[in-house]
Amino acid sequence: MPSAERVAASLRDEILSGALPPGLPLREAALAAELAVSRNTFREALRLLGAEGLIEQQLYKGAVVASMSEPRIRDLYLVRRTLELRAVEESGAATPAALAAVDDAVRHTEAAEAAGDWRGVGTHSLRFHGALVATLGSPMLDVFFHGVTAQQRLAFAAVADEARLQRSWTPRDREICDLLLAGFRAAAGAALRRYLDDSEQMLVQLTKGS
Amino acid sequence: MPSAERVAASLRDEILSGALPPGLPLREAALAAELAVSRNTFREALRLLGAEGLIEQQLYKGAVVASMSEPRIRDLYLVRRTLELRAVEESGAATPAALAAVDDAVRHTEAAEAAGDWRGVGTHSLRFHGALVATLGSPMLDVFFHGVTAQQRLAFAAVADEARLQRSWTPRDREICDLLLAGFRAAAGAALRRYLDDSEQMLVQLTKGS
DNA sequence: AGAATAATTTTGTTGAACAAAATATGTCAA
DNA sequence: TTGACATATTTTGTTCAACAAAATTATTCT
Repeated sequence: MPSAERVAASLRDEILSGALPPGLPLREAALAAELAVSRNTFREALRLLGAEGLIEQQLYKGAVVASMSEPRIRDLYLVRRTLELRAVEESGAATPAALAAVDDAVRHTEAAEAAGDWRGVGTHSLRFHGALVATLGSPMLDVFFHGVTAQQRLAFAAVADEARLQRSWTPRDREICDLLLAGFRAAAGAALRRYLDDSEQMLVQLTKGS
Repeated sequence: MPSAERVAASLRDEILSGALPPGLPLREAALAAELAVSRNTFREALRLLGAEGLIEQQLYKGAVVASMSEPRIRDLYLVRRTLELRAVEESGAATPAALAAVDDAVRHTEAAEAAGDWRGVGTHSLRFHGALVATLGSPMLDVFFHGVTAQQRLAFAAVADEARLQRSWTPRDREICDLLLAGFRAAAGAALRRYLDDSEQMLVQLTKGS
């Protein structure tokens, strides 16, 4: 595996886990030394993260961890509505394997919640929504949505009380999943739309506060 | 403007114009010298193009101009259907400015066709479809769709007889646009779906041949 | 305190270098 | 001749040291 991708993966983990908070400058010399790579390969990694939208780069000012403003959060949910609702509408054409993956993700979410693993709840819940999009069967949309979920996690990480953020969403994931698997596409879509509206509102509120 | 981005833009132009055909290896030393930059900054540019999907990179084998296989073309149209049809459905909420941009793009397409500028027809037609997606009002979807149109142009460029490819699509763009502006969303959506189906079939056929 | 000026840091970029993998070339035996 | 093997040669992956240019910080002077 190329060093640049390895470094990018490492930085991505630290950004999404909240270890590198939004706005933090990523100093090339220091971080390259810390990750034991040259400044040049580190810069290649920065290009990758920049293309993913996880960092913001300015000429002669370097890179900082991207911060999720309110318009960006709203954009995020606009994208999610566009892709996830379309996926629910078209779920009649989904393969059984793709639908099984959707159910599997919800199961993992419930398991994480039962174990009190709030970060796991967020991860697996987003995996559920990713599996939803995956029922469309488009690799391009899958990688795009993967980037969307990354930015969603970035928004989560910027909120202090992550446990509170993730609570009480699991049953709604389950409801959407069950409606979908039962073939009630209109009901599933309506539930999903309400879910996304509520989630957006809560995240905007919490982000304003901090 | 950073050198890496400038180089990436230059390579992007040459790839999308067909000057650098799919499969062509991008040799670092030679091209960096040609563009008068160091190999390191050239590699940064390659990372950018790789993230856009315009080149394919393999460890120790370097980068080659991406080639559009049949599954990739089908994926492209799956994405286009997902975004463009959603845009038409939601066009009731579009701003007047966004709708005006849609009409403007079709006008430019017609002008290019009247002038016999086939490349211009392709460019402006894709701009029309991009304007369609832009009515959703999502910056993220806009940049994503910009990448989609880039790959679409890549597929066009790989076809020998580009003039034949672009002919006779302009009236259908116009039809979709008029139905949309008149508020006949269902009819516009149906026309758009037929358009995308036909375009996909033709492109797959022509790509098989070459 | 505030503005002008001088250090210092940081980024942008280059060029040379070298190991490692891939590719091309040449050699030899069946 | 052909196929397999060993040997160059090329190309990529990566590092390091350097320097100009812009930004940031410190300092001086009023």
